[in-house]
Amino acid sequence: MAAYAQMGTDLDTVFAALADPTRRAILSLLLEDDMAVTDVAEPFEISLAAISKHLAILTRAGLISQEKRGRVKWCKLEPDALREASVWMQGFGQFEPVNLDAFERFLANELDGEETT
Amino acid sequence: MAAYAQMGTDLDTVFAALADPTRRAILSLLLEDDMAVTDVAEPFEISLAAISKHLAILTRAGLISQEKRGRVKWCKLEPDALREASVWMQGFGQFEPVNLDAFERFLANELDGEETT
DNA sequence: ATGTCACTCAACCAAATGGTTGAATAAGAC
DNA sequence: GTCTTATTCAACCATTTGGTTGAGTGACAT
Repeated sequence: MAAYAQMGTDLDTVFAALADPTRRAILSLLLEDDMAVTDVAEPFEISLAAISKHLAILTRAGLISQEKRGRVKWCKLEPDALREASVWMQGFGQFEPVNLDAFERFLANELDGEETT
Repeated sequence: MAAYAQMGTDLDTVFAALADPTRRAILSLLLEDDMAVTDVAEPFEISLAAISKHLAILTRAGLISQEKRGRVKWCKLEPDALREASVWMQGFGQFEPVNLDAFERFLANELDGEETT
């Protein structure tokens, strides 16, 4: 009987953005360095337009920012946007503080950026 | 030119599950106690069938488990499933270790479970 | 000025999502 | 056995999502 009026918070957009493997891979790329849209797109098999859409979604979620310098648009990781979501998640568990090692293993696994030849 | 063959990892399902406000609210409910499906559904305005679907999604994501005892199916939070995702996220930032206070404020905000009268 | 490079827009498509209702199943209660 | 409670299933619907292609725009190169 309670209201539970659920407005769409930032968490909606952030988690939705993170739910796509391509977008997570993009974030991983940007973890290394800022990149132009074309360069972000290069490792993927999908069209540039599709990547452009993914980047728009990441931007709307605040996970990256895009700045146009000349004719190239630079994409930059904005890790602050994750803080809110991270805080939310940590409330559900007694997770070990950081465990960067596990994260490294994870990236190696998910990125899977080896040449297949 | 690299492959970037992206298999759907657990992260896909976990983040997708977390992207819905109803499902996050369900998790918050279960944070307090294990509950039967009907009781989970009670605070929401949507149909029981809809809640049942949400619970199935949360189960597939491993975020909760469901055990049928008699004719009622008990739902139990499984916070371990969040660990993987939490680790992934923390790799993207220098987030403060836990900050439970911020989380409390968050819950208060998102749950919004007050009677509106 | 003409071309080319970097990127987005628009229209379209198939599949997935979140919801509905009504019937089906399964277990207790009487 | 019959009724009711707990939950899911099935069919359906509207909207969103992730992708495509082809045309459009804006900035640099020659």
